[in-house]
Amino acid sequence: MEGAKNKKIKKNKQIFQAPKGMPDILPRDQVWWERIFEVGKEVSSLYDFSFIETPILESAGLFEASLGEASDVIEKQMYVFNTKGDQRLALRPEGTTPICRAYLENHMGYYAHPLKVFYHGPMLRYEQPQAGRYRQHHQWGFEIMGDNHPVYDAQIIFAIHRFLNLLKIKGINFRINTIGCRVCRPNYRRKLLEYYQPLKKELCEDCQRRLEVNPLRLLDCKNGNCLALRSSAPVILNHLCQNCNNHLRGVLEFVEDNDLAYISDPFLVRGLDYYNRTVFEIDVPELKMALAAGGRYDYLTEIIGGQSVPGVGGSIGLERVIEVMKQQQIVPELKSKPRVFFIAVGDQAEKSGLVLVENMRRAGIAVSEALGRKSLKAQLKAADKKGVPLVLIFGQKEVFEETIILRDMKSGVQENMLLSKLVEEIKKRLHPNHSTK
RNA sequence: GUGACCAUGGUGUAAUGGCAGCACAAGGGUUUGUGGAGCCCUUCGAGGGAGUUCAAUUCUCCUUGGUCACCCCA
Repeated sequence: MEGAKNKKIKKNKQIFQAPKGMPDILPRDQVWWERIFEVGKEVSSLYDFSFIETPILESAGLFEASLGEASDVIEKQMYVFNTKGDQRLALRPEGTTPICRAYLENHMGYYAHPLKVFYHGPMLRYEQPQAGRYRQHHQWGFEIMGDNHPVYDAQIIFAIHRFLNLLKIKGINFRINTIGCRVCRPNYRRKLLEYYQPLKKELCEDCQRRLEVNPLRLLDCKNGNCLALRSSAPVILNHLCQNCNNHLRGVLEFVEDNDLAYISDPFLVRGLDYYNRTVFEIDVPELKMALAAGGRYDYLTEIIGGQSVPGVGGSIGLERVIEVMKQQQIVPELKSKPRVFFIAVGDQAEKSGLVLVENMRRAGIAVSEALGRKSLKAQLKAADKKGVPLVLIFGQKEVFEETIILRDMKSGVQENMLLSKLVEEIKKRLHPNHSTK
């Protein structure tokens, strides 16, 4: 009767889905993630950055102070919730503020001058997902705190370039600007207002609003009319104080001396309130958005209630990096992939097989297998699919003789070897492939 | 927060108000201890909920997720 239908309805359990904008990172993307972590560690080591990791949760007030109450991130993009103990916490929307908090809290200024740290991990923003933008995304970042010399701005920039360069990303477009400091920015802001105020009616709706809230953002608008008006707008470079001017020149000289191509973009401004002086962005033709960005933040520690500690940093959007690599058809080699596949046939072999496998693993040899399958055929097939070049075959006869067959999958050549020499022999075979790197 | 489009096995797709078909992938077999090709077989599906209907994968609504643009951002 109604049995069939009811059963079907009961059977259809609700399946869980990942939250919006938070995709799973799957094994098929391992090559890219693995390569990114390799490169990240290499660059961090080359540039002498130390690892730091802060919690994914912070007091909501921390970000509200640092990013500015009126910023978009605070106004509508931050995940905020109350704990059972009635604390107001936020999932971190970015990585720099927590590091400044950690710097102050742990008195890190006493350990090293300047402090150079790197971090990586998820950042969370409640946004509408679209191409290259997620609610949870991962960043790799560098920060240098405790010194305001332009040589550190330059090193952040270099580290990020090296990072992208080692990943073989092409067509990098590096734009840099300064947004002045407490002394000169207010002046420029006034000049900007003086210029735009009479033109208000010609601006797009958003810019009319920006004019009230944050005139610097007018420069960011992509509306055709606003762009046209921008072309004769005052340029910040003409309104910098002496110190900011010197700083910018210093950074640019370092950049030029190291033959780094850049575009001086006087209209580059950034969305986060805490920046001063140097700001920069890196993009690539394949992506309509920034691949990496950063800047100087000399007032940030003060803003969150601590002593004044200058700093500069930048971060790289890892999902975007992978997107670009895929578009540029950059497929790194998977280094962690086993190069030996172990096959056992028959009860005896199956029993002692895992001991042999574990022995090899203990000796540092990565071993792949499909020991749950019975037939030699099925296991060889699995080895083939994995693309493993060396296969070990251990059957009844070999158990008895205390030998094992080594098969080269490419040539099909097989040879017998003594079990006692297994680890040593395999290491010898694998060694040539490793010494080339 | 605004707007547009989309949702069928693991993946890519087809047709349909009443049997959901194909390809690839996956697993097994093709005789006994040898992978890749061919052939054969098998497993697996309508995101969730409500409504219209004798009957819904198909029509309607809600929801969830995806994609894209705006806003903004890595």
